[in-house]
Amino acid sequence: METAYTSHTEENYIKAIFKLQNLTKETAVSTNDIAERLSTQPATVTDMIKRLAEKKIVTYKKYYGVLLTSKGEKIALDIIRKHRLWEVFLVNKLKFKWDEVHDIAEQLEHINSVELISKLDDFLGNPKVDPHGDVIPDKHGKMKQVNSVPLSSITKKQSCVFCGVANHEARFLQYLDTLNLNLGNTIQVQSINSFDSSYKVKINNKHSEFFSAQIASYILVETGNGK
Amino acid sequence: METAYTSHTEENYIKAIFKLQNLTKETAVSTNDIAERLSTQPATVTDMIKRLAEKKIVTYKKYYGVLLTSKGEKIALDIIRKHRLWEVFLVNKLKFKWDEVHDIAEQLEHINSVELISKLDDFLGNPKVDPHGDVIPDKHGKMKQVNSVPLSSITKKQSCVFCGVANHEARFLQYLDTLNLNLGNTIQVQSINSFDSSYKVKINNKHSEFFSAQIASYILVETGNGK
DNA sequence: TCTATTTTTTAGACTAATCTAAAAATTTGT
DNA sequence: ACAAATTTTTAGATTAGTCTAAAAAATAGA
Repeated sequence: METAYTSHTEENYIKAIFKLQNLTKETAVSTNDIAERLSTQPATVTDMIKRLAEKKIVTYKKYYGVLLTSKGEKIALDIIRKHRLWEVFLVNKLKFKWDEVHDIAEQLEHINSVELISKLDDFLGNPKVDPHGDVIPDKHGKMKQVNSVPLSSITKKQSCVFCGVANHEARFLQYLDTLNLNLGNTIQVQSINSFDSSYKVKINNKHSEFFSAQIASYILVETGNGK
Repeated sequence: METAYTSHTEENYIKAIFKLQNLTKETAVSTNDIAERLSTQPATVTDMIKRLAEKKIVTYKKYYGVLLTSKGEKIALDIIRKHRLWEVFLVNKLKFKWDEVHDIAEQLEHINSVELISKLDDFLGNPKVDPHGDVIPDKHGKMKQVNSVPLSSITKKQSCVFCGVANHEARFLQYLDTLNLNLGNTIQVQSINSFDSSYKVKINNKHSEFFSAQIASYILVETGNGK
């Protein structure tokens, strides 16, 4: 009894619920939040949620909210796996820029073929992260936890490695491009402004840059002294 | 005023009409034939055809039949281009076999991104034909005519090149695999049985094979003396 | 030609996914 | 605690795509 057929629309709801669930740690997800995320009406969400509950993809309590079942979570992780693998393909093979791939991957993630994803994974060299540093779930839906932190949480002069972004907007990604800042680059904190919490850093031991507190909160880094 | 949005379903009808139109040269396509090709009911086809006619994708005359407009033909050729490019990707890059790719390409052909197809085309080296030897329309919907003929139309001992198949069933393609017969191989006609029109041939100057008249009709070849 | 067969269309109904407007339940503020 | 505001659900309708059954048109046969 494998995961029954899910329509594109259902998959989009499942993904939205998954994202919201992992944002608002574990408390049930609200109808309004799903509606906003999917640019749809709350009434529509209520309808869809009832259908997903019938399929045992979510648990639903009226006026309270919704949570994915383990079956629903598995579907969500599979879609995310496909989305991120396709993003790797688009950037590494087709030479798209990292700010251009999201919408195309949103389409490709619904293609339904286990063999395709397995062969794509191999073709890409079984990547562990996507072009934005997000971890790619494995074929069983397991997602290795990473111990990255926002640059803004670093409180002393130290060296760290740029390993992800906490904001996926094209404008932000394009901004990082103008700085020549790429995943894997070393960021050396040179000074922290105690008034506005802005950062002066050196990238790859070469050029100096300035990050506002906001930008620093969107830049995820790994420090040597892992978890 | 570019090609307005077409749903997956509409695209499948457009493709079916295109294929039938090119099969039954130029006479209008019948409701029943479309229904059969899409495994749907004639009544459903009538409904859809009316919608396509409203969108100026087909011309439709009640009880007579349907034909694509130039707009409809352009859409069809674009879908076919996408289908065949994805097939090249699946076979050449992901190492699928030529009998395994059709269903996956049926899904991928509906992905909507001009940039994606343009970059995919470049990534694949701008192939002219797909893994079955079918010509890939260019980005303007132009499809270069090829002068291939079925092996069954060859009437004298001569050499030719295997360049396509007139039957895309997996079972037939797998059969050709067992013979180690691949696109580009030389087929040398050694004798033609005047009783049952079967062929004895030599492939790549190496091994001899026997083709029944039926199989010979499914094997497309190019002879040196192309027009 | 005129009846029988086949093809096509119409009519009416269903499902998935959506909407708006109104009702019901929950949460918030004082 | 209870009225006001917010959130959620229900009710009723719409659209795309599909179906079955019946009616209408076209084709074929004698």
